[in-house]
Amino acid sequence: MRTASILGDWPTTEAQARAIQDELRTRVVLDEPGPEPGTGHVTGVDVAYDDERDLVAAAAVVLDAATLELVEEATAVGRISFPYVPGLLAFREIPTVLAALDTLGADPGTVVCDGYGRAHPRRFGLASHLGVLTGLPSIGVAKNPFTFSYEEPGASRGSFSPLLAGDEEVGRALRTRDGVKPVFVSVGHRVSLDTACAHTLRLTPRYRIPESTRRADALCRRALREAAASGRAD
DNA sequence: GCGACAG
DNA sequence: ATCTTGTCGC
Repeated sequence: MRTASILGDWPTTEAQARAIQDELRTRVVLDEPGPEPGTGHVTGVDVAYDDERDLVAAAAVVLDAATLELVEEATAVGRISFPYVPGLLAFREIPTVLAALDTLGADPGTVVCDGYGRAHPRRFGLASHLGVLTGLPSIGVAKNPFTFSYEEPGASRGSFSPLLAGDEEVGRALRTRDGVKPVFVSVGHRVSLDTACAHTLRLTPRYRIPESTRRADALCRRALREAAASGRAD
C-alpha cells in the first residue's frame, strides 16, 4: 500500500529525479552511531533485471547479525520503473525493494545495500534513499569505486583508506579479505562510517562481498527466473 | 566538447 | 545489471 503511493509520483525525467534527491537529502541522519555490529538483525537487499520482459525482482534477506544465520527472506517482482542512469540508480531499484521489505515480518535491523550511500554525486545514493524512506539504519557496500578516488589500502583484511570526492571523505575502500580487491563502504542513514565498516567486516568472514548481499543476489535471481517462467510481474 | 560512470 | 565455458586455484 505504501509502495503504491510512492509509485504514484515516481519521477519520469532525470531532472525530476535529481530534484527529489536534493530534497530528500536534507532528511538523512548522519549523527547516530547506529546499531552495535553483531547484534540484532542485518538485512541484505538486491535486485535483478530482465529488460527484455520488463521485469525486475528484488530480494530482502534478514540475517542474525551474530551468527549470520537466516532469519527470514522475502521477494517482490515488478516492472522496471526507471532506466539505469549513473547517479540515479535508486529510482530503478527502490520500488521493488520496498515491496519486498514490506512483506517481512521480522525487524530488518540494519539494511545493507549493493551500491552507495553518501558516496554519490549529490551525497544521496541508494542506501541513503532507502534509509530515509524506511527510517531504517542503512549502509552501502559497492564493488566499484564509481567516480571516486582512493589509495590502495594495506593487503590484509580490515585495512582501509578513504574514498575521496576531491578532499572530502565520502566512504572507505575496505579490504574484506587478504590480498583481494577492496569493497567501497559508505554511510546510508543513521549509521556512522566506523560502524558501517565494522558491520561489513562481520559480514565477510569468508568472501569479499557481504553474506547479506550474496544471499540477496542469489535469491532475487531465482525470483526473476521464476517470474519470467510463469510470465507474471505485479 | 568528449569520455567516465553504483547496478 | 547482463551476455557466457572453461579454467586456475584454494
